[in-house]
Formats: sequence, C-alpha cells, structure tokens
Amino acid sequence: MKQLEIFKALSNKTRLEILQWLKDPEASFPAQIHAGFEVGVCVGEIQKKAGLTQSTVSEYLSILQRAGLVESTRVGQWTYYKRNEAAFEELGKIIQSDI
Amino acid sequence: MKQLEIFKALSNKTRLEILQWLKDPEASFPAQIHAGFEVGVCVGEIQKKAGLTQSTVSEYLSILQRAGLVESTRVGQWTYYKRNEAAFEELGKIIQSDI
DNA sequence: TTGGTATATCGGAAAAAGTCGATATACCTT
DNA sequence: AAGGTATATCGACTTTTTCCGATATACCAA
Repeated sequence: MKQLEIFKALSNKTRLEILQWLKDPEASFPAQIHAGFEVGVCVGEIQKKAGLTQSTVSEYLSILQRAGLVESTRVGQWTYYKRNEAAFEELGKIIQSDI
Repeated sequence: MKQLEIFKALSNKTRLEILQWLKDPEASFPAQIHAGFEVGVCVGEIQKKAGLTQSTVSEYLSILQRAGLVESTRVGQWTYYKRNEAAFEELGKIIQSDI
C-alpha cells in the first residue's frame, strides 16, 4: 500500500466526488443497460456527471486505480469502475496506527 | 475537517516523514534543553533532520498545521510542533465511513 | 471490412506545489 | 538599545499536476 500515491490520488476535488458517487451508484447514476452496478459504473456516465472531458476522467480513474482505490472490469466496449472497499478499510487503519 | 486540504498536506514525502518523527520524538531527535518533548519539537531540529532549508521546513509545518494535523506552541524564541492525534483518529474514521 | 461507439493515451498550455535564498519579525541577552 | 538566535514570510525559479483537444485502440454491428 503506497501511502504517498494514495494521498495524491485523494488530493483532487473531482476524484473525491467520483469516489462518493461510486459509494451509491443507484442514487448517483441512471440505470445501466449492459451491466448491473455490482460490476461498477461505466466511464461515460462518470464523465457526464463530472462535467470534465472524457480524457480527463479516464485519466482520473486510472490514477484512482493505480492507487488501488478502485478496480475496473471490461465488458464489451465498456469499462466499469467500482470502489475497492478493502483499500479504504486498510487505509483508515493505517492512518490510525502507522501515519 | 477539510478533507482535501488534509490529503494535500499528506501528499509529500518529507511531510509524511516529519509526522513519523513526531510520533516518537525521543527516538528521533536529540534531547531538548528549553522544553520537553510533550510540548513538541522545535523547527530547527526538524529542519536538520529533514535536510531541507529552514524556509521550506517552516512552510511544511504551516501546511501540516493548517490541515489540523499538528499544533504549535511558542516558548521563548522557539516554536514547538507536535502531532494532533485526535485529527488522525478522526481522519481514519472518516476514511472508513465517509470517503 | 467498414463504420460507430467507448475508452485510453499522447502532447501541450496553464495552474499549483516544491524549494531555495534573502529578508522580516520576534524574542532573548547583555 | 544592540546584537544574536529562531522562525516566518516573500519573491523567484523549477517541477508537478490539472485539464484540454487530438489521436489511437478496442470492441461491436451490419
């Protein structure tokens, strides 16, 4: 668990918002046709909601993924992203004991 | 608790190291003459250990303080910095529930 | 295979953070 | 009051991050 990389990933307003949205996809995004929310939310929907360009949002999701905070699944032409809850659990503990 | 400001404060290698050193001042710094470690560690000692200039370290400590992660006490011509453990406790919880 | 849609990657301009040396401020000592 | 020491602030330069448009890649459908 690369602390510095994680904190950098969390040091951006939009990326924090994306993580919030992914906590409750049903409440945050319109229903998905090609996959349920268990597999995640597709990049396009996240992009619309963020109001930034596709390239920026794709890059942000990569940053969150490299930090281990989200994971992705490719289904057909879509990539679905969802939170990695275990990472947040672990990070919380680390902050309370190691940082 | 301004999450974004906290994560930015934690997004720097040296600042993370300073926080580590302040966890156990006895082990990390030479004995202090004008005040015990309960009040904190003075800027000069932190600066020596960090190997950066005085101005940089002073700025870093301000950043940590504005984020609420450390607190300072002025005693004579020295300013002593120590960790605010409550902030780390709270941050850990927030990460496990709100982020 | 051609075209359409979704996502990723590349290259760059602008903004922010890192870091320094110089200077200012605060306090102590004489 | 004057000089010395500790810390904070300022101005400048460099590096990193933000965010974009353009292009590439991957997959699907006809």
